[in-house]
Amino acid sequence: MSDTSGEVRLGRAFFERDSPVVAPELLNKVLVVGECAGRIVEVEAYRSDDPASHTFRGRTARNATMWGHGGHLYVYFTYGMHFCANVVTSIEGDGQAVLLRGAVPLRGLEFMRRRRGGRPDRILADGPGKLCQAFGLDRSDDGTDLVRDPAVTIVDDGILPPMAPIVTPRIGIRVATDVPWRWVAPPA
DNA sequence: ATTGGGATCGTCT
DNA sequence: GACGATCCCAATA
Repeated sequence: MSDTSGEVRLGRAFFERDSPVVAPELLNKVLVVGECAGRIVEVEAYRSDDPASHTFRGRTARNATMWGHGGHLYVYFTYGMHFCANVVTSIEGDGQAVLLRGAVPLRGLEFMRRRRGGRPDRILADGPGKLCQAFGLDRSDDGTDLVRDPAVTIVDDGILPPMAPIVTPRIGIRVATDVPWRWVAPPA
């Protein structure tokens, strides 16, 4: 599956692995939502044996998508005002996902700027809540199939994941803070 | 450059 | 009824 721009959509098999394996592989891939596209530069892994994960305490209406099959988008609402987007990995019933924490805008900058209130380009999508606001993602996008839906997908444009990603503990959690499951692409 | 507080509501206890 | 896988602005240095 390719198009004239040389971008190749990620197939199902890409997502059918454990989240700490998929997460660093997602760095430098391109998130595409309608007219907007951005290079993924920051991610975190979560899974059900992990106290910081939404799936740690079992299945609920909110986290149902995260319990599903890899390659779908899990979008949740938090802090009364933010959405966060995750890529579900592994297989049905496993409860694993990769949180998309940051992207560098590539296309559709006009849409992103408008949704982000005209803030400077460098802070359009440099955080999980900001990323969702910039790309216009909300709960209505929860469950989207990234492999089959052309409007919301992830593509490989030939840029490899960073050879030496920055690895750190995850951000904004209060438990399992010792696990180094956050990956960041070094600044260009 | 860094820090601290307020906003705001769906979800689970 | 409490609290978040957060963000933004104001204040300080």
